[in-house]
Amino acid sequence: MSSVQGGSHAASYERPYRPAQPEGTPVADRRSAIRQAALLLFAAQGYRSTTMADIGAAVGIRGPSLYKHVASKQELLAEIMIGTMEQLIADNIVAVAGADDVRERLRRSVEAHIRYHARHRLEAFVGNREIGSLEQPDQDRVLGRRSDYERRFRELIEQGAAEGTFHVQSTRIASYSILDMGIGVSSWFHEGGEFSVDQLAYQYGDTALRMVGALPHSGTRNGDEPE
Amino acid sequence: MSSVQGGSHAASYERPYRPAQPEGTPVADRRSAIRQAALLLFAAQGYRSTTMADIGAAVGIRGPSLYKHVASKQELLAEIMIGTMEQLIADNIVAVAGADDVRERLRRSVEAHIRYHARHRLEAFVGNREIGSLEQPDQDRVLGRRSDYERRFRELIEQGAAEGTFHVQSTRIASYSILDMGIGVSSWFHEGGEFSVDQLAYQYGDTALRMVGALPHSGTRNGDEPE
DNA sequence: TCTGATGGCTAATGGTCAGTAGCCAAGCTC
DNA sequence: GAGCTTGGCTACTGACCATTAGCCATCAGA
Repeated sequence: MSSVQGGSHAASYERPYRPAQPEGTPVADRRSAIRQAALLLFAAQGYRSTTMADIGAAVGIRGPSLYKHVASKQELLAEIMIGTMEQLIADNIVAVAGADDVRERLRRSVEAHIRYHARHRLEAFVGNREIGSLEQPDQDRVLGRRSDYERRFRELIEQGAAEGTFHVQSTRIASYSILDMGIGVSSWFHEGGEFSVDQLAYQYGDTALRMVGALPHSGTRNGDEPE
Repeated sequence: MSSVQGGSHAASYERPYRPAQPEGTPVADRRSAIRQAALLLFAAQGYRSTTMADIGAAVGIRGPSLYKHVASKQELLAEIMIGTMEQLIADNIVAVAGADDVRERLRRSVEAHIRYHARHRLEAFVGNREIGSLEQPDQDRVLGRRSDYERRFRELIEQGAAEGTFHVQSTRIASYSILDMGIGVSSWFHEGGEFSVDQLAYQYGDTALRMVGALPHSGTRNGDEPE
């Protein structure tokens, strides 16, 4: 066994070479595995503190090999952040579409917001913390979506206030407060804890309605079942 | 003008040397100026992306000169983060001390919370975003204070719930929601905007009471004056 | 069986950065 | 005015890191 696999340029030790197509790794999954690993690491260590070598190690390859699948580290971040905002807005559109009543529309919007932040807590967490790590023009794009998203909530609250259904001093503060609660969820929620995603969504929906003065009073005596 | 100030090791160009004690810079302020510059930069660019040279430039000196005033970059971060938690807890103790009624105690706690996050928004912002950049054992210390702080709110809400004054499904979710709203404030508030700090504090105090079901109904008809 | 594409690898490149070493001027104290 | 202290400075060190260059094994298809 004298033939060294590394070729002429390599040192004379046995290189731990892995074949291009190892056992349990379907080729199409590689890219999404990398994305998932990046997400986990960005969330745990921050974008700047995560190295390409870290991401590579998480999927069983070396840092430079990642470039066979991905253009840059920045691209991984951009994908996560833009995807997050797109999904939030898409979910919101669906949520609102199902109801005419402002109260119900706000409830559903909040539930969708919470659901996303609980189910995709890492995306949401990274999406919030790493805005500054995103280069232009993507940063502006994400900030634009974010402000669109906030406007959707604000306009709902304005509408409710105009109708006399909601009672708030500032629609902007109300929308910020509601959204910020959701953002908070992404920093502490974990599956298998005290509450299910559905319970959480329902409770926050309730809380939001209280905040805008749309629940008659101490309300919320209907246990915990959602919908 | 042939005498080069840089000494024998230096190159032969005119060095822009500043005297040890320049005009308008009282010596005692140097350290706090550095701290302030670090705070600004950490908030704007993040801890990892801020270099010692950046901080130096912000106070008119070179990066390495900072080490005459500060032990390390990490020390600057630790000071900010520990100081923030200490202050929040101290403010909370004072706020609660002034009242017996749970309702009033919660209101004052929330107002203090909001006031801090508005007045010291950079500290609060950095304090939240950079926990992961803080090395041990400081990180655990800060997390410990944070959890003490949360407990203070939660116990207040538990007490109110036991008395029948508050009505919530989960005291933990209620405390998290309230605190998260404040954290949000530190990310968007700016002096000179639509609301003063006092107005903000008052409105959030109101909102928090609504959230725990302690305001009879649509409430809040008393304009905007605090206290 | 050849050949191109794919996806690994190591080595190198170019850059950045925290922190250290050592020099020096100004000012204070004795 | 000698000498110490303070707080600047430049140069350097050691490390780290994203990305590129270029090599090669495997595999699919002709």
